Amino acid sequence: MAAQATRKYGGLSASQRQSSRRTRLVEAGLDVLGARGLSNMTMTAVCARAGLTERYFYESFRSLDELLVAMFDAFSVPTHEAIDAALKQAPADLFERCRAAAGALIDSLTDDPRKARAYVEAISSTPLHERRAATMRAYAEVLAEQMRLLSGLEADHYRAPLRLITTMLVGGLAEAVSEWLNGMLKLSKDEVADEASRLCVAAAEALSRSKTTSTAS
Amino acid sequence: MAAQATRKYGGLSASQRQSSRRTRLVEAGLDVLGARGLSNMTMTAVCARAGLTERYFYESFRSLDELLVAMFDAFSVPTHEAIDAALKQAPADLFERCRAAAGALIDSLTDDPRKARAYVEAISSTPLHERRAATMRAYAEVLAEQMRLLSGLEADHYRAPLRLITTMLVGGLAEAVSEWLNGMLKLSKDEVADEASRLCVAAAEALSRSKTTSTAS
DNA sequence: AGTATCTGACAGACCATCCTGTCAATATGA
DNA sequence: TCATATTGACAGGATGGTCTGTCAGATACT
Repeated sequence: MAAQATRKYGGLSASQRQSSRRTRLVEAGLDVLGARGLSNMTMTAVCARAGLTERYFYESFRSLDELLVAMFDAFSVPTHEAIDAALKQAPADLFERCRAAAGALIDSLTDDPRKARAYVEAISSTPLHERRAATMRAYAEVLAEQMRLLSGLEADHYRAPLRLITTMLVGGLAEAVSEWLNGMLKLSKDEVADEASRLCVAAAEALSRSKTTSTAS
Repeated sequence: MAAQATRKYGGLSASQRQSSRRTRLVEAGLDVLGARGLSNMTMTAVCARAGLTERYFYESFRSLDELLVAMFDAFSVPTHEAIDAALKQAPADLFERCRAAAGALIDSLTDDPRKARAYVEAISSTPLHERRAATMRAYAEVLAEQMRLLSGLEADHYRAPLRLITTMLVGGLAEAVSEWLNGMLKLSKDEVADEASRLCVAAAEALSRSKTTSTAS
């Protein structure tokens, strides 16, 4: 009956309109999440904020969870790209590279206040929690690679410990940023990046030390 | 009309019965959370599992969130005590003390499979998230104190960086344990505690080093 | 034994949300 | 101008969970 032939509307093609609606929903989701918290982020509220009917919600997403994932990607992908870009420019020094990456991460997270709030709140959602875990794993892998390259930790023997340590460092940074965003840490953006990077260097040194000194266990 | 005079029932006093029901609800909550996940952990399900009517739910809790907090405390308090006890026995060496504390933490978390599942799932709840943040802060403070005592970091000047670092370490351990419980880290319990403790020592060393070498801001 | 209390089972009101369907108003292309 | 897409508004059923009230049966005190 309906929606067979697609024609232009408002100067936009059907797919452009649909993707525009999708974007509006994601943006509205960020607004609502930032303003009213996760538990009040209902479909109705998001649609109202977006100026769209629930009907169009289902055009782009099948559930709130799907929207949440899309929202997460909407700022995690640019963040990931910013980190990649920062790493490409940074010199071949572990501290500098960590600092560049951490700085890019924090900058990317704080340039839009909604992101900060979303980042803190978002952990409270099961689907997001998985998504978050996956990206953390990816970041941990990146860090591990930097450490391997710049601290001579290539030995297979250290893969598992290295993975644990980088998991701790990345997870620790996430926690620290969260606390910092909550105003619990009286440090500047740069100081956070500095200290965190110093810890990464110390970790790499400790790992390479345990490589030479201990043959035990 | 009813429930003015309290008398014994089943050999138990009124307050004993009530607290027993409360305990049953907390236990049932852990069961349901572990078996069916947070989103399926509804009042009805918990009450059914506990063999109690919803009516008795409101006797002990005003909302699911209150139950969640109680559940969290039900295993976070013993964990905290286990860590305290382990610290009391451990020698005055930073590595040993970290290892004792981390070991106690992991042991306490893994002795009951439900706790593990709850620990992983529970992060996805807003009230729990706050509770969790508070206990993490407490652990971070404990770790900071150990570092101050055993690595000579008393200077006020290092309070903020130290706090950041310990936040990272504690948050990192939490993340790592979470990953480990998910089977993503191929390490033994002891290896996790060992590596994490080594990282703590490295962090303390790095901090005390930056104390002597850098006067820059 | 008799009375009062306590308990568990159940029913159902209440509420918020999800989700679908209808419809008039509007924009487009022919 | 006319036919047809497209849109937003709205209505309302379906669902799932929350709370509260009633009641018969079980338990304890006298």
